[in-house]
Amino acid sequence: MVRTTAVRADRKATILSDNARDFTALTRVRAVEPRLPPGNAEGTELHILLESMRLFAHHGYSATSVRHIATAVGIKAPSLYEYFPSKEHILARIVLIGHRDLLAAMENALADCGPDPVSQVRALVRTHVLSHVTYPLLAIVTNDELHHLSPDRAAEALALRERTELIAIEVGRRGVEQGVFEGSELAVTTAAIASMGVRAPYWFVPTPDYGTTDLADSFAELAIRMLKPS
Amino acid sequence: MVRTTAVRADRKATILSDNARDFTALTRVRAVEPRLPPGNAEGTELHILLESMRLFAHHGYSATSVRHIATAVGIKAPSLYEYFPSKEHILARIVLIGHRDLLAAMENALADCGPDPVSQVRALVRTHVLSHVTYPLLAIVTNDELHHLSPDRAAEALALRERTELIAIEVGRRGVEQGVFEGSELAVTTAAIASMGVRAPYWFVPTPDYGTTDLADSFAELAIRMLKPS
DNA sequence: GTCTATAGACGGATAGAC
DNA sequence: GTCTATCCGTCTATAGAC
Repeated sequence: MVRTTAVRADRKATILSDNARDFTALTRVRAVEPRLPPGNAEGTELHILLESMRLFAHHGYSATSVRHIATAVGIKAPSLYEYFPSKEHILARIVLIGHRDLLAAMENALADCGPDPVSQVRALVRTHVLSHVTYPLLAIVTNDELHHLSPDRAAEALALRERTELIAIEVGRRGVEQGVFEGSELAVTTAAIASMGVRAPYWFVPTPDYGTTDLADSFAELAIRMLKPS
Repeated sequence: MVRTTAVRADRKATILSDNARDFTALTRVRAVEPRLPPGNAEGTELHILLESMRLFAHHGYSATSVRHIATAVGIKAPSLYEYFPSKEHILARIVLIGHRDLLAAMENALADCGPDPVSQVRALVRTHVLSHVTYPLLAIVTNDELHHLSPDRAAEALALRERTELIAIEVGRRGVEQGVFEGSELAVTTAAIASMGVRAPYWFVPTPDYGTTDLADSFAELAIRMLKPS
């Protein structure tokens, strides 16, 4: 392929849209107010986490520079280093919050629930979906940007993820034991149910007529249909 | 109900095939041989597309440099520009291939199918899942890296995506009309079914006992259960 | 705690030899 | 069609003034 002057113009357009990308760039998710579960930070530190989460969710970790974050917060880049020792530490913190929040929510849901596997699946799926669509930017960063962490820094989050998975697996296993759920496809069905919640932050927009709890109820119902023998 | 984990998959293989990149990096997906649907390119051009797709899938578009791509191909960076005018053009090409392949497969599936909405959903879901797990790296780049394209270059792919979605919506609508599917939650259920296939490339590993067609069959069965009134 | 200035590596892309 | 050499901008992070 031959190089032409059009290539140069092309690059210029790219640079321009990078500098002003909030106006022209595509994003992975609709614009929503960035929120984090309460109790995780406050003041400028919280502000940095919120804007980082928003930028990471929309453009990805690698495409987001510390200058972008600083500008969004309203400070200069070196000031960020008063709060976090590196850009990777910011991501690590967000990813950890996301995994902790989901695990705690799942554990609480199961604790507030009877021993019936059907009720337990309903509670877990509802909680899983609600967690993802209540904090959509957090869910997206937690799932999609984790791999930018060094293995050391990812390890803690991955351990939490494993515990969350175990909760789901154990409930499914007990349902099969009791003859309520189909056993032959349990692993695949569990993965399918998880996928529904994981993808929800990318497309779901709550409306007055159909909010986050409605989606959670619908998905819980779907999960039961998927698990029961037909 | 779980965020599926493909992060730790086969790290040694990833290291070896990743050409001196930071050899501790996590990846989003297990290491698999990069493949594209036939007929899209050949020779060095194909080689560039394959290695770019692999690197974009594992590390993301922004974290992959033209030097990484060139090294993986076995040439120097400036030589890439004989084949593609920019890094973004490489991504655009991959994303377009991904969207074209899925749309063509869905159209063919529907064409080879009777008018019964249940058979049609089975065929469409089977095809959707098969397309995603047959070309997992292509599916991941197509879905997750699209937003790095300028709106102009993304437009063609997004138009194809819309046509693919319309096929699914139309089949669902006809099923509701005929009283076979539940109408009240059709949009949400359709999104949930699509999510199952979209996430599959991240976690599914075919084995001799349970291959890609087995997953496609299982997911098709799940989709029918989800759509039918209970 | 915030700034300006800057180090030093790396980014995409181009020129021009062969 | 592949290379070496290079441009120039951006990157993360640090030094040091206030």
